[in-house]
Amino acid sequence: MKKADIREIAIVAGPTASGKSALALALAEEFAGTIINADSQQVYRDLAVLTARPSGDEMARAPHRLYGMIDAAENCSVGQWLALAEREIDAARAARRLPILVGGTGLYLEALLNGLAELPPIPASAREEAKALHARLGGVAFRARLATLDPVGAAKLAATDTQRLTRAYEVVRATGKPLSQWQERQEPRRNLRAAAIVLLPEREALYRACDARVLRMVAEGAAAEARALTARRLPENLPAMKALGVRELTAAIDEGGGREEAVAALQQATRQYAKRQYTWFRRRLRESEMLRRLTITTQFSASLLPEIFSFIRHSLLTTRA
RNA sequence: GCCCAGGUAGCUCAGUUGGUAGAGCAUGCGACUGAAAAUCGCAGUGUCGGUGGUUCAAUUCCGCCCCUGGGCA
Repeated sequence: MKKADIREIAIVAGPTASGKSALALALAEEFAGTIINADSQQVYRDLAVLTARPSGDEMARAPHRLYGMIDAAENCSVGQWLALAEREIDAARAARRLPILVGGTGLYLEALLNGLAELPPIPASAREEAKALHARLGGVAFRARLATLDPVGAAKLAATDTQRLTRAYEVVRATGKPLSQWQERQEPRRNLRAAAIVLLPEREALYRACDARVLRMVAEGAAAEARALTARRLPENLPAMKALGVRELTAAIDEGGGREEAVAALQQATRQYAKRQYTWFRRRLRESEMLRRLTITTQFSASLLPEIFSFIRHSLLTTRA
């Protein structure tokens, strides 16, 4: 593969409230970049306040892609996101702009870097069947049933892990081949080179930032947004319905007077989510020949920019000109 | 003041026919391949309100005291 075929990107990763968006904006302005969202919830149109989507002013400072382009009634997925992200990366390169992937969804960034197993589309009916069967049998019996079709997959999963169990089931049922076999055939990526800035602020500071963010969201109308989404009466299992705050803030209205409790509940859920992201980013996105990584152990602030800019310049050829 | 019900993990509570205790949630750590802001796994913690007594042994039984909630005055 020729050098010219290697696609260079920057990545900004880290838990919620670590300052990813502000950093991405600074990078975009410095390196003529296009910011591409890598967050599973920010893709939904109905969730702006609740996902802390960049404001109109911020979006005007640099091109932003893959924000709020999907209706909450739709179901996005890693695969769909990956296809869109690839297209946006290529479009940015064609426009001679640096693609800057920003987001807190570890799985999405992992899929971008390492690729996703290629498997045929699974019809929605297969998932419905899996869910119905699971509901009828219960976890233990469902897992036993899965073992008759996909022994390897069943052995790896806990009987309580409903989501992965039903996923494994829908894949064998729909394709006749277990998920593990599809995943074996996965080709590693070779045409990507990334410089990743990973924000991992000290825990207490991060949690304080999470709490403050929730308060700010509520002040900016998060409850009204949650209520509007709930009022659409969409199926509960849609991804957008599971965004932090939708349930908590809607319930506050139903129960009346529960505002403070709702805020506390949302703050707690946000901290727990941040912890999961923290674990992911601390362990994943490992240094390699295709990935240069810079870990920052504080919240993002402008004083870090010289170090970060220099890291990007040294890691990516296209920014050296 | 009297009566009743309680005081056990950070919180809500279970339990021990007397042999120093346990769930859920929270917290910490971890996993993660098309729902991932999802879905899971593992782990720790207690002067069992205080004090005296009975007993080989008391968080458990008895007395007194303190505290909380409810009722009666």
